[in-house]
Amino acid sequence: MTATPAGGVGARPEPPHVLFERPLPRAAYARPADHVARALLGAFVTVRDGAGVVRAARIVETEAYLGEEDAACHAHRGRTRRTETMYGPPGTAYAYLIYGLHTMLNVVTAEAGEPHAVLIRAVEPLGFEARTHGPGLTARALGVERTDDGADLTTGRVRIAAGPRPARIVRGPRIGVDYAGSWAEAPLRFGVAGSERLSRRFPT
DNA sequence: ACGCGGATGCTA
DNA sequence: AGCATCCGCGTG
Repeated sequence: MTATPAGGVGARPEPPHVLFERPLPRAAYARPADHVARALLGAFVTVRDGAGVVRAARIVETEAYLGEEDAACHAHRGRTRRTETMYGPPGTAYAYLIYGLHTMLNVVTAEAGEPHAVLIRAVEPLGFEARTHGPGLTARALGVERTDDGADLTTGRVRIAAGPRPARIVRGPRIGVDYAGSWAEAPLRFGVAGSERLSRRFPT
């Protein structure tokens, strides 16, 4: 294990295929979603395509969904066909289609049976050009599709590797969950301060 | 069966 | 502010 950080200011990030071979252990996901959402900022999402080419991007914006209690969480109404994935083990991908056209990439967190998830809302592409300033754009840029739903993030074609911790993190209410009553205002959206890819400005 | 609306993004 | 576009989920 080298002491060189996998990215960050003044450091050259490891190539995507190297990051791909260093997935976070399952234990990294076995915590409440708000903890994981914060910890994933600065980490690298890696996706291997059919040809074996790996694409990597730095996570700069996330949102936490805190299980059945959380009125904004899909699992608020309990276990259904769609939310079944969220009840799986931590470190599972939760991918679904929204508004008929956008795929959302989430990671299941907390212990199995507790439907917590972290939505990857924005990333900074490493070594390729793409618009990634929102969850739909991010999944598209990475090549994540609904068929990735339920995949294991520690062994599958979609993985996350540790990255340098951001210097400063900002937080605020989640986007698009105004229907969730008091949960709509909960500061469960996290961002890397100053990133150009944030999907929206954070409250000052 | 049927109808509604959503963890978005683009255009006006 | 409005719309595309489709599937999951609640209701009948």
